[in-house]
Amino acid sequence: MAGQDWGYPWPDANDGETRLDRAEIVRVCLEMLDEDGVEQFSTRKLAARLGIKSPSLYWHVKGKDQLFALVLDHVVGQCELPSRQAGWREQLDTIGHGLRQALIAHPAAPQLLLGRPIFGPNGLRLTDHVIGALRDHEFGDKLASYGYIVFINYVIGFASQETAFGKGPRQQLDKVETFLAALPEQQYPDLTAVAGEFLAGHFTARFDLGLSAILDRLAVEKTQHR
Amino acid sequence: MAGQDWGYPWPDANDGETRLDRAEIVRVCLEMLDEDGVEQFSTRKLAARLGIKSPSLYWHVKGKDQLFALVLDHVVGQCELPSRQAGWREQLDTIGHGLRQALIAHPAAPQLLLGRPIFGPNGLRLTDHVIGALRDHEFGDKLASYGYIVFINYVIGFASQETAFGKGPRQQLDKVETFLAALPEQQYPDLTAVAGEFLAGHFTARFDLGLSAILDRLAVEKTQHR
DNA sequence: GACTCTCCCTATCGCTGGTAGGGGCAAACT
DNA sequence: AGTTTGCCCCTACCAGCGATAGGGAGAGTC
Repeated sequence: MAGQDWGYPWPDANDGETRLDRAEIVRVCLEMLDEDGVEQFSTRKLAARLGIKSPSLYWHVKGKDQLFALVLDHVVGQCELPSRQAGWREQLDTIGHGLRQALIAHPAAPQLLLGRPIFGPNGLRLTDHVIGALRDHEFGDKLASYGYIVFINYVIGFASQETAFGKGPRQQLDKVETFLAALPEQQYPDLTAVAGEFLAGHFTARFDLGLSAILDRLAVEKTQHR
Repeated sequence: MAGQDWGYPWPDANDGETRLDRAEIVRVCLEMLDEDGVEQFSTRKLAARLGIKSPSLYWHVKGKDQLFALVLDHVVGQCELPSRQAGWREQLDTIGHGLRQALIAHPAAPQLLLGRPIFGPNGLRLTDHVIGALRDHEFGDKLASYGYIVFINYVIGFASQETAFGKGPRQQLDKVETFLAALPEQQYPDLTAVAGEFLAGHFTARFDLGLSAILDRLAVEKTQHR
């Protein structure tokens, strides 16, 4: 494990054959992450599932770090980007919801994102798109960069905490539920009082509450800074 | 590694002696995480630094998972909670900024938070406080729980991405910088255009932009739902 | 027929988190 | 006083990890 290597740029793997292979590896890897979580994953198990022995993996992929970066970028790539013709707010709304969906569809993904910037090709394209959507509509460079960071951090952060609570493998939610139920009421009166709401699961509505709050604010900032 | 165990409730360790020991372990562990990052950490190195052999660690602590949960809760505990007499908005503002500061002061902390709810005593107290601050001021249970989740996810998400970008051990920021500088301009025109702003580092201002946006929105929601 | 490139292999390394089981020592009990 | 209990550490070990070294079989090319 190379530590801080977020895995890009990775060698291009131009020819069709190799590329297919790598895509397959990423696909299976993601499959395993979805099933058992990142904690249980190992490159050896992945190799076994691919029908090869562990060292062969290293011919296709530089290491576990790069592998995860590839998987992450694949997941980010599932988020479709809207037309640049649309309004900035509509574009950010679409991307925000789309990215969240892509991330929570693969509960391990936010965990991969943890210490890593999203610097794969798909991540960069998404980043460029968001910043571009703002700059196209009279946000200055500074406000566009502020806006992007607030926006993307919110989306990623929300998705990451969301998966921590129930979307994990094998219904971690049950554990959270019983844990909350067992809390001493007099010690945490307010938390226990709303524990029911906590798990009610209207995550999309909650997500949208914060997202639209941020977009509202960006609209205000934009008019103020012109 | 027990997998999904976020480590609470842990045995109380009532007597003063043992308690001191555990606190010391947590302190040194956090120290090591700050220095070398979570990737480089190992329980054996920790044991060595504590002057004991690795298996002895397991007398004090159930495992690495619980250890990290303890460390995380210690970090969360660094965030001072404001008086409940203050206004809800002031309280959330204080906690938001305080929690972010506590997290980014220890760059590995957000990473520990990744797949884990903050369910240590300090985390629970903070959670209860935030929800209580809202419920004290006429937010309904549902809106209070919505508000808490949006709020806490934003703070955690922001801090986590923030550390991913430059607060990491050994100036990861340099790497990000050269990476951005090397990007093909015609492929990512908007990203490269604002790359300078990106790294300018006014994170507190950006953080506050989003936080106040969320708090503004909560104020509006509150009046609408009454 | 020799060369090269692709893709896999066996063997092995140093390290990880964690367990089994025991020893010494001090305080507490009888 | 002698025994027991509980604390805290140890040596020895395990299976599994990510990764590397180095080689070999097959296909395509000159």
